[in-house]
Amino acid sequence: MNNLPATVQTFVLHFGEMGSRWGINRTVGQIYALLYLSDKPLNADELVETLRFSRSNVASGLKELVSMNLVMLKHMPADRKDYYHTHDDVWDIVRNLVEVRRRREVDPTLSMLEAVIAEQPHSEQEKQAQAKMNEMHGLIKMLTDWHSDMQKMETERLVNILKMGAKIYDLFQFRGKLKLKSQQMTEETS
Amino acid sequence: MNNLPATVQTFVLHFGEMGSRWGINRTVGQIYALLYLSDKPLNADELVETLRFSRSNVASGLKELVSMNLVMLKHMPADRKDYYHTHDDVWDIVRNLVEVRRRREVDPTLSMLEAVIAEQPHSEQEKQAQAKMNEMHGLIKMLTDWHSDMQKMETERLVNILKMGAKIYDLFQFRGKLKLKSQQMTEETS
DNA sequence: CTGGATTTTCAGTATATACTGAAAATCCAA
DNA sequence: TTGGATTTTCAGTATATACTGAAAATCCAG
Repeated sequence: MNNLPATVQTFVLHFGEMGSRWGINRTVGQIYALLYLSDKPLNADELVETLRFSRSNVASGLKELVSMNLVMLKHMPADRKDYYHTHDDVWDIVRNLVEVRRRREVDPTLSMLEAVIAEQPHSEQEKQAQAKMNEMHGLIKMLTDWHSDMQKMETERLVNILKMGAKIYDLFQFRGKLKLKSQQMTEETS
Repeated sequence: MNNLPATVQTFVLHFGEMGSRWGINRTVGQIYALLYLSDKPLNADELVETLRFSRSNVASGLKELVSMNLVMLKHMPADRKDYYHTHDDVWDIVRNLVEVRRRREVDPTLSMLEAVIAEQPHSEQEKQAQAKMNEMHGLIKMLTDWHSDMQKMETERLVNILKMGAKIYDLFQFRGKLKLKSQQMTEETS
């Protein structure tokens, strides 16, 4: 760790801390950060060397990162070691991050909500609770549908949309026309 | 807990589990879930009663939720107890959620990146690491700027935009014109 | 096959976090 | 003020999770 440039060290430590707020632990965060900054793939021993974790800790961290598709395995010619590297494009990284978390957290929640909403209520209280669950379901569904749409888009278009932000509406003065369109869509989806 | 309708119970337990993936712990998740579903504000004792946590655990959970602005305090006439309730509108909930997490996680990361990018590199390796940090910074900045824009919007417009998704572009055929606009914006912001 | 290089597994231990109960502090009606 | 109702604090304990080292499994060049 001391052998690293100061800036790199700061970055790696920061991601360690941040990781812990995300169900991803310190070790995993640091490994990822280091791989992200590295210009070449690193092997487990190099990670052990620089981060000073136990070999097995690094191994399981890498395993988790690979399972999240945040880190990929690569073999180097004339070397039996496994080398690891991240996606080069930052956009691919966020796409994956969002995708993984969606699968692990959002989708199960949606199923749970659907199951629970379908249930026959046994009391007034339950009925009104179900209404709230339904409301939440609608919102999450809307967000995930939107996300699916965005996920499909190539980076350049996505960036353009994001850059425009709220101006998307202001740019065009067809407020009424837009309203109409979006209402049609509401009817389709609900 | 057993006194709760089955659907409510499922929901509460699910949010307990999910909470733990979010830096929010099981207790806090369950408290929040219960308050969300309840049609009336609840006091700490009622929460202790239904969830079977210790009084102090509930207290600190509530404190955390209040600090996250996810739960609000309310007083009932002729009752000295503190009553707690969530926002009624689900959109307010997500707005707050995103806002809080942004303040706690994203903004500090941005500052860290800015500090570290500004540093004079001491090696080729460090220089190229800084380039990657810069790339990440650009992306996060873009997303947070977009978020600021969306945050300002009233719910109805936001919903319309989300509902339209990728169709925003397809609706209008002025691809060239749009491209132009967004390039101007790039120049402004970078 | 064999043996060295490498990764993976796993039981045990350490560390961090959640949770508790009891005691202290606060708050307000009388 | 005082005292009961209520909330908050905090030291100690339990629980969950991270981490380790050593041993087992895998892998492949010779």
